[in-house]
Amino acid sequence: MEQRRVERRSGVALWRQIADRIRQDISAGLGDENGRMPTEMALAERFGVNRHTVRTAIQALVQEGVLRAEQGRGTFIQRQRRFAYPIGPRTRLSEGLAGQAHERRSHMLGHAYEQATPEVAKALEIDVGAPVLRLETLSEADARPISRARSYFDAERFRGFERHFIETGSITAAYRAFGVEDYLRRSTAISARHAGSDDLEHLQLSPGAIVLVALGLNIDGDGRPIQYSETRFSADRVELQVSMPD
Amino acid sequence: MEQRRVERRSGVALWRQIADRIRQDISAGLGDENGRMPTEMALAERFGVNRHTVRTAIQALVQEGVLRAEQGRGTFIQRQRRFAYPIGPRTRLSEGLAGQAHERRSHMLGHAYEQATPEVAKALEIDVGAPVLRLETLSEADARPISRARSYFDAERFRGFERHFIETGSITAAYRAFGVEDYLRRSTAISARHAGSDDLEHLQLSPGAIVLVALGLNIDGDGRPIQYSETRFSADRVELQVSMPD
DNA sequence: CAGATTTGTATATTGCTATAGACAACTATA
DNA sequence: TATAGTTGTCTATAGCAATATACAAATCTG
Repeated sequence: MEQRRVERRSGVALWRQIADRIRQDISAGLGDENGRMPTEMALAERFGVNRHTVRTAIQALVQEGVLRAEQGRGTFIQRQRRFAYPIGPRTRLSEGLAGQAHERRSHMLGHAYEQATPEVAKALEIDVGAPVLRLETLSEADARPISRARSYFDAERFRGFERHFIETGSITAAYRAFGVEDYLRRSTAISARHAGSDDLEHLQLSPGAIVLVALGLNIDGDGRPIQYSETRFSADRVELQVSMPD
Repeated sequence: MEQRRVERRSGVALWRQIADRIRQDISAGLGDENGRMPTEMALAERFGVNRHTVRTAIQALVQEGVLRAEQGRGTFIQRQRRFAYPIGPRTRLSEGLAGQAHERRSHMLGHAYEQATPEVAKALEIDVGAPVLRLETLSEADARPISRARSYFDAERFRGFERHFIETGSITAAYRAFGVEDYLRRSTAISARHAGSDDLEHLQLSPGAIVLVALGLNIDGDGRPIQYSETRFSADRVELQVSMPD
């Protein structure tokens, strides 16, 4: 196993690097069967730092709900593996996590009718300044926030979309109210960056965490663009699974 | 434009957060036509920090080759947009960046014959402990390192693969020497994490930078797995473009 | 219960991070 | 050439990050 050490004088505090590494290792499925972590002394030696530095990292993860420390006993893993989020022609949030999570839901944080920016207009193939509906949503699985999305719809065609979404809690169902029986994912651009303050709040991340950003375009049965969205996933809780059709 | 502010007491130094934000904005194509950045005072005000803190961030980006500071004149953008790296059934590195870069090449950092770990064995559908070839490669475009890959091949079938790769500099060409005329990308799992020390060195990143990690499996015309690889991309220089076949 | 192991708390010290103010060096321009 | 605007250097100070040492508190095991 490659033993990546922590980087000093990098602008990223050692305790944060260690916290990120531990969180990552847990997501990858490491840790013994009881969910017990190595002792603070063992971790300190492994990372080549003082015990208190490890403690600071552990405290951050306890705060986050990833670990649980018990005096005299040890430190234990509170949460487990990453969800695999499939991306393909039929990307659907609701079906995506089936079998991996017991309970999943989406809810709307807000919506607004706005004028299309050049970026949005180009994606939706409408005029710059044309009215669009912006939908801000948050998705959860097993009571853990998974993704935070901002979607744009052509307001001419989908005016009132947000009400159907609120009622049903499903994009697919809301589309049906507008006569869209089927839709496909045409393209997805994936990048990554540090979580912003909005992500920190809604995805319950701690500063310095990484988010995967997926810019996607959905099209209807006739190939017309219907939804342009930016979805941010917690990189510690989700991996994107790109599978090709046969 | 949302004005995400910097986070204090986060374990990530302000100068690093600012450097990351600026790098990110540049990658997204911001900046005026001359490539001139706002003044240090303007940036300090925008981020709500002292001018010296901005200077530290700029110095890091100058070191990285992203910015260029000229006394008395201003600070200028040295490098431009992100490469879009396509991921699809026919993912090929060599073709991927066509049209975006003038010059691109791959070279081998090293290779080794090893025993398959459970993870590798499962992917390649061989027995645990069976001999595999591990290939460490680095890809560049326009003299900038783009990706760092670790690939595994079934050594029974592809013994000597590394020599063909060295000769031709192309995976596709090396396959041909083993009678593999065509191959497909079956699946890709994408995640993100902070760059490790190996990434820092080969991808010429500064500590705290983010890498996109793509775990991919290639299959031959008969559907047999032939290559299992982990590729790490600099998140500042590359975005992964997932496009669906029609 | 006694001892070993492990997490929790306290204090002190050193170095890095961020701020503040002043001024030098360089460039462009009126 | 004088002035304004911009980056570069210097010094000083306060707070956070990391280390070091010691000991308390809780748990487990013989």
